[in-house]
Amino acid sequence: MGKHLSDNGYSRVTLRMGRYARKVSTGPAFKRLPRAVREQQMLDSAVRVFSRRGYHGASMDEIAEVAGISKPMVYAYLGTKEELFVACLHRESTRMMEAIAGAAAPDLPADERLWRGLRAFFGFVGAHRDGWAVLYRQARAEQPFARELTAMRARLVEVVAGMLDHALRAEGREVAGTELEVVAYALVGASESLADWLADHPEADPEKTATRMMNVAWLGAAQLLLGITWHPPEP
Amino acid sequence: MGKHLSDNGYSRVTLRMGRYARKVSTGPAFKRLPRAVREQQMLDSAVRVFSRRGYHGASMDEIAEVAGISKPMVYAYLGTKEELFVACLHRESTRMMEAIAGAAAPDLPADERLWRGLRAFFGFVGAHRDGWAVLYRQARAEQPFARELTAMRARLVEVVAGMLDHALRAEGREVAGTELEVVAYALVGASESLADWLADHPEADPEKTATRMMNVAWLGAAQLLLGITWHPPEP
Amino acid sequence: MGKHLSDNGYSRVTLRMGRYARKVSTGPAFKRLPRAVREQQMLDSAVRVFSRRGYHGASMDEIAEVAGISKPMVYAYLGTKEELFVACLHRESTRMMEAIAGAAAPDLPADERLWRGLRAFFGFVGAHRDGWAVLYRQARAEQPFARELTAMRARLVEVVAGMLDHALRAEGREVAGTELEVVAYALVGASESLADWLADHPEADPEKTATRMMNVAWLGAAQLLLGITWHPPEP
Amino acid sequence: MGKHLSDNGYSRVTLRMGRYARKVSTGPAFKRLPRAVREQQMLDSAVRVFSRRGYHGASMDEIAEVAGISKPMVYAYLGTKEELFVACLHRESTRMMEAIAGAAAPDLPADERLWRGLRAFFGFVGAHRDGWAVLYRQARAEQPFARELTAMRARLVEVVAGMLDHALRAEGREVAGTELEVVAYALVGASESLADWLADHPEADPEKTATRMMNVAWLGAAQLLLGITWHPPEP
DNA sequence: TATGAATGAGAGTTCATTCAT
DNA sequence: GATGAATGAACTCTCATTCAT
Repeated sequence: MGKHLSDNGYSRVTLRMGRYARKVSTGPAFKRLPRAVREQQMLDSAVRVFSRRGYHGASMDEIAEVAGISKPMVYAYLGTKEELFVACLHRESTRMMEAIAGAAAPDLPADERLWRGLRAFFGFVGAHRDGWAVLYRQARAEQPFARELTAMRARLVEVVAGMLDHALRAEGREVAGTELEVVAYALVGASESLADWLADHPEADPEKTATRMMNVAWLGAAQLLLGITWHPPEP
Repeated sequence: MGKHLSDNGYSRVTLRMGRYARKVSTGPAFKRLPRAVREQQMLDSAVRVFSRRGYHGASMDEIAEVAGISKPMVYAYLGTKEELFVACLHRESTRMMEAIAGAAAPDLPADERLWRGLRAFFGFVGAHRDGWAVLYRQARAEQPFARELTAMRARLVEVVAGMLDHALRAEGREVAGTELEVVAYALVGASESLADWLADHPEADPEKTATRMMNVAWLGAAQLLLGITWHPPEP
Repeated sequence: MGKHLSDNGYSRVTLRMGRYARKVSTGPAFKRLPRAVREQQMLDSAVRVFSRRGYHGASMDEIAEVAGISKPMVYAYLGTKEELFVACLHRESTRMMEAIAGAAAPDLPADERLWRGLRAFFGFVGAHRDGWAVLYRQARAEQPFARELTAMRARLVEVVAGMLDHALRAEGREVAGTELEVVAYALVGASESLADWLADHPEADPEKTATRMMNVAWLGAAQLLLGITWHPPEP
Repeated sequence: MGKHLSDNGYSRVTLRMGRYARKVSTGPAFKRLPRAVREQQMLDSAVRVFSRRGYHGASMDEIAEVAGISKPMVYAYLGTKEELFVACLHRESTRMMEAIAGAAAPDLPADERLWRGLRAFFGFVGAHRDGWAVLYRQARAEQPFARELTAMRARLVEVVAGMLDHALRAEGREVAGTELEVVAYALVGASESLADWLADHPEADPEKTATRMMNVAWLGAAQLLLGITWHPPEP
């Protein structure tokens, strides 16, 4: 039962009998930390627990315990379970978007940008498999977080569509916004799927995965650039 | 709380007196139905409720109520909530696979097959938006169903990879199995994403969505057929 | 799950899915049996299931299944679960009392009678370990059956007390009824305990257990016959 | 159904409106008590309820209500129903063993020790009829507790066997361990039976019951001391 | 600031028991 | 006579959330 003792350096031991733990703060340094630090501790724990157990499987009890803090503090600092989850989502997605944006500088040629973006993306997912699991897999399934998630995905789609558009214009071509978006949406979806797969395979290499996705994406996109399209056969 | 009165013709209502409920079977025709029929009713309700509320949000109580029977019958016939969900998954995924397989006859040319397969797929999703939500969105998020889901996705990937392989060989070319699979995986992922999007947009046209996906897929694949690949730049 | 298929020759197979079994009657001979026979089948099954699972652990479902009969029949023939249990109790205790009474003929000398009675008792327990478990262990714990049990024990006590009294009178001595009864009660209690032990040790030899009990009982009783008693020391 | 209102001074009442209940904390003093205190309250209630209704008949709801707290606290502090029962068993049996051990000092002559031990035993049972009912009658019937119970009984048997052995050696005699143990087992069984009887007869006098048991035990044992044994007749 | 103590509400699951065929 | 279908009623257990100290 003592399965989730804090393994992150925060100090708090749990002697079990019944369900409520007999909690004992240990170690010399159990300081009153400034709020900001505590909040990060909590988010760290929350992300870890959410990704280990899923949104529903996670209990506020465990999150607090892993954070080395009492439950009321969690509520005081970060609010409801739902709010807490949103906070996690927020932090992680911001980090991810920053990683991608930082890598894919807007002044590079389109394929270079796409490649760097993908590499950053899969690199991030690979390095934060936990975060990704929270970010996407959970959020996708639970209505309350759909909005947050949709927003984030929209940003990605926009970035990708922008890239394509840029490349097309460079070629002197132009494609309807909707069409572009759908293609972008599909590419983002494909990336998500591969990211899922990456998160599930700890031994997999992010770089290689990025290369694979690049093949699919770029080659697919290239067609578009060449103005080739497919039409359904007449019935 | 009288939120989920049965809206499917099955008759069982919940009368409320103050805070409390009392279930009453109503209507003249409350026949004892044979097991097979009841099971389908239950699965229908379960699919609906699961997709409306999500796996965790769904309660066995509501499922039973919507099905127009008492909870114990659900347990008697279909077992645990988890088992029930798996049963839904099973039925829906079987139906879907059958729809696809029925459409994409193996003796057609590759692009024709792919197109028909996609059309069937999006057609199915569009027609069973409920089922799709159960099938994928929920299952992806909950560990216990991952296996079932993975298996199904694997079947899809296999089909797609087979298609590509077939087309390649017709062109006298050959590609390593792994590579094919990753491409297939990405395409399946892209389709899933568009399906998600379709499920969320009741007004969207399945046929058009299929066309879009076909563009991405076939054109991307076409490159592969031509032997064009992309490689990461030397650092 | 198919753990308790009937292993007593009655023919009924159970295909599981969900909780309700899909029951199928098999074999050529699934006759409509006369009531008396059916009742014995049921009691057999009930005794077995009760002793395997305990009164509460036993379910009417399982009892019916083991009996190879549908639940409503059990209710029709033997009534409520409680009544069914009492019926078991009754049958088993009657059998046991008959075994004992048959062995300990009243015209034998006291020690001979006691010995034969004990031998019969432990023999019976050893041969019907199931029955004993139902009879005593369960019944002792559940209030509703206390009366039945008490009655039966009373009969035993009476028999034993009678024996002692007879022996005493033969020696020209006499002891107050109450005293006799308490001694008898204690001896019965000791026997029950050893019976419990015997029921739990399948390899144990009833005859030897009887001998041991005889030693305790008869030697203890012998003192009584000699008029020796113990008194608490003056404070 | 308002059958189990708290009758021990703890304050928590169940108000009924029609068929339904609403729990309300009453009284002016509804303090937050320290864990240790609450735990004892809970154990008190649990012992009482278990002995009144039996293990299965007892509901966690009632136990909580009688203890004057909410159900979750019971789970928080003492765990599952099963664990709770074991905790009761533990506390009561420890108390009892202490009572006995405290009375029967090892340096007394054997008969004196036996007498004091029995007096303490029946005294305890008489004073804690509730506890005894929990301790033995329930535990005997339910498999999960058999081990705990067996362990405790084994301790008793050991004590008694030790006593006998001691006395025998003082007489310069020696008896095989197994034989001693069986005799001890039987004596313990006899005591348990009388204890059962005592628990069922509120008016009965523990001291007198102890005397009676002493008669049976000591006199029976005395034979052993004299080297007299009984053998089955040759067939 | 920080926490132990406390709880309302509800979910899944099981069972004895009975109709209706 | 026999059974599949059906259900009311509990019961255990968990969890997010909040006082009171």
